[in-house]
Amino acid sequence: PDESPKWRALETIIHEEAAKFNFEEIRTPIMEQTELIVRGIGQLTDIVSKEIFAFEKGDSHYVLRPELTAPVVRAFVEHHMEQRGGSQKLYYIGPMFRAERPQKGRQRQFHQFGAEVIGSDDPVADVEIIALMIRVYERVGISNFELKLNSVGDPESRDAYKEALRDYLRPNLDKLSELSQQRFEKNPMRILDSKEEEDQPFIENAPVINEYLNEESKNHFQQVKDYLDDLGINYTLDSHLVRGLDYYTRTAFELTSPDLGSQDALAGGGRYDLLVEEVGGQPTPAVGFAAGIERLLIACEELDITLGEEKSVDVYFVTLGDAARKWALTHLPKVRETGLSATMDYMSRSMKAQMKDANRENARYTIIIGDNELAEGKFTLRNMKESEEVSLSFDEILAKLSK
RNA sequence: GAGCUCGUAGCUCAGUCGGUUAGAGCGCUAGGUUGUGGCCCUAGAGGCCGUGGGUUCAAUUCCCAUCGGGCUCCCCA
Repeated sequence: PDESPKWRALETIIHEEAAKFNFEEIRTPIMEQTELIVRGIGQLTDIVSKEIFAFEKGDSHYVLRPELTAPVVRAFVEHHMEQRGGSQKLYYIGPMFRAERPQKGRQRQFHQFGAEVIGSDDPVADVEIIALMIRVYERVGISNFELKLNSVGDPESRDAYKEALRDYLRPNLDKLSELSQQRFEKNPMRILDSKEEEDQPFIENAPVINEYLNEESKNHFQQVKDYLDDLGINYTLDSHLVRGLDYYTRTAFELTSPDLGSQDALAGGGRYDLLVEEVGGQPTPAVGFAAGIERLLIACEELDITLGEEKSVDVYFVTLGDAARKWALTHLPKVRETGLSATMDYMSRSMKAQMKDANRENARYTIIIGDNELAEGKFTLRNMKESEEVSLSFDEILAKLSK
């Protein structure tokens, strides 16, 4: 209960901003069939074998969803959502599951919000996705982030680049870290974000993918950058920002925060023009982002940003004796009907204890009810902040409260 | 999958070089005030010392395993 107000406040911001961008919320099952996840990322056996919660029932294999892009795409294909017309603008908030060793902001069950545009290859879609993502952080009050931007091109550009990268690294292959040597054949682009000391000099002078983009990808990237400039969104070009999976194309971006330590990514995303077809649909371009909610909240704490409001109740009925308790119980609804919140003691405690409880619950008013008040039909209304009391009939109290 | 580190009251944390009733502050409950919160005073409740096993006359303390947290690597869809 102490944590949920800030979660709700954040969720409200996400819903409101998504609505302003005219995105629709999509809710998908917590479970997915293993095949869906493996199809997209099966190439990376590490992920499938050690980082997914999997279980089976009879012959069926299921996983707890580790992310939501593939499930959203699955829903798009399964429900023929292209038939709804136009491009689909979808967003989500919810729990995800990864069977990893936890670190700060990286629990086994964690929460993400994100958005996907399916059915458009227009750079406008890329930029709107980035704008929506950033807008949420701005609303929250987080501004000390860095937007890193790159293009990973299309498969054709990427193959050409990988070849060039291998050619460049090959003469010094034995000087690279063991890890990077393993990546050389399989996934040479991952060498670019290696953290190993001995790799750094080679990474620094490595060819950049930009020069290997074909005309189409280059134009697309240029338009994304131009539009971001037009919107006044700052970004840092990072030619080492790469994606591990083949269905990613063109735009890749990441939002990082200096307040998070080694797990410094707040959010990330990019274009995945090849995934819809991979999952079994017609070739359909798409772009999206996903953001970690826990990490956003950690950043808030670092920045002393308070989300959500302190708990409070409008009216606390303080009762003395059984008759007063019965009266309070039957008059609570009349206060609530006016739209105010109202409560009373459930423990038959002393007046002092009830006043203390009212104080703790942050009550705006207390109404004090005892035998004298019931006999006279006048009750004590106490303003808890001003410490002022007036004696009024219940109707007069209702009139005063609803002002 | 690898290395390091931590786990004692609701919270933050002392402590035990293995030994008899395990402590503090905050919070909570009650009283001081026979019908008035916040401040103050007094008293009280609250602990399988994360869990399981081992060593020992004796384990919260030492050892092993396990679960959970934190840091780093792998990974980061």
